[in-house]
Amino acid sequence: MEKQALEKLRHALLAWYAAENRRLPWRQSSDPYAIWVSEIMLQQTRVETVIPYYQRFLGRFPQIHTLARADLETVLKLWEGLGYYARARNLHKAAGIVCREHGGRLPEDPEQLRRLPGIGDYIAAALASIAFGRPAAVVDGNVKRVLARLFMEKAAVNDSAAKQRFMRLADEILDRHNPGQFNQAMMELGQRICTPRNPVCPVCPIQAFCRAFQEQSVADFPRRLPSKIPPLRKMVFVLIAREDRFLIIRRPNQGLLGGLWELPGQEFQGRKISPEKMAESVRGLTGLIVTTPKLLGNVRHAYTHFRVSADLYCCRYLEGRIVLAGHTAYQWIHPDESSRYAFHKLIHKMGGMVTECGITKFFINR
DNA sequence: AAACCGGGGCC
DNA sequence: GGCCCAGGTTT
Repeated sequence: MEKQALEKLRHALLAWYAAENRRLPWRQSSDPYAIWVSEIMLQQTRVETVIPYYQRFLGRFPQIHTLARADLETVLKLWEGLGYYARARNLHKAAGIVCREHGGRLPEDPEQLRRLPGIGDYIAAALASIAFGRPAAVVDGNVKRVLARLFMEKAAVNDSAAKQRFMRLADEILDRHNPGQFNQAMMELGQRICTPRNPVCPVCPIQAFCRAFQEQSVADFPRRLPSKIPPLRKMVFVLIAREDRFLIIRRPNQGLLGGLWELPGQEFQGRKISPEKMAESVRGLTGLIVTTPKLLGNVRHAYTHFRVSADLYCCRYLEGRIVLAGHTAYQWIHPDESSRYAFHKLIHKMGGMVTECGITKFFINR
């Protein structure tokens, strides 16, 4: 695109943004820490989903020092239900690093930001531009879609080999005098006007510069590589009741759902597990001898790269001492205490089931 | 480069 | 049921 056209495009986009931008909570703050928290939460997560989490989080941890001093358990509880829990673990860890090694202030340089855990190309550029006014172009899902249509870019947006192409395009059109506003304008355009389906081209401020619009081929962009269908995994979980309490265990801090609490459970192959096999499983998972488990029901849940169908059993404790295999902690809790612990979605879905083992409505949703 | 990592809303 | 979302880390 020619220089003059680029200048007009930038001006039109910034004017639209100045007039139409959403007054989002994190835009009311110029505190780099607050902007950082919002950017981490907004990874792969919609604005509407983030808002209540953001407000609770900033209310509880108003400054980077309060976050750095907090227990990981408290941080995870505030993240419960938001997903991608490594974001919370990395944010907590990075807050500690910033407080210990940078005097509590985030570095302003994108390459230094990039070294902190949980900060990649996108968040480094977002913080450098929005919080510090540095000329770094952000490339997220919205920006890639806008660029693909604007330039009729044939590279697929979900092809990691094409990332550099989109970064170069984003850098080329960036308004280097107002990078923070320009980056946010690109993202908000993608979110509200240049949407994946049914884009609202008639009200687009940069319609005149959009090649796909001129060629009447907006629907053909962005291009995507085909994705695979995630496999289905079968799992069993068990509610072990002991008087008016039941057993929960904590996952290790690394990997899937790291640091979250759940009921004992495991994947299984084949069609179904017999109650006798299930009792053996319980012993392997917990070290406990229990009554013959009864099937309570089934829940399903989809993760990014697989789906789960989970049967929930219930039984009562008979004897034995807890011996965990892989998990890092356990608690016998009363249903009233369930809101103190961060559980993952599959466990929340089971919480509504009524048990026949002495505990009814074992799980109290928030 | 590909796999892994959540959850929700939309069509 | 597939697609998409203010992506980053690990292998």
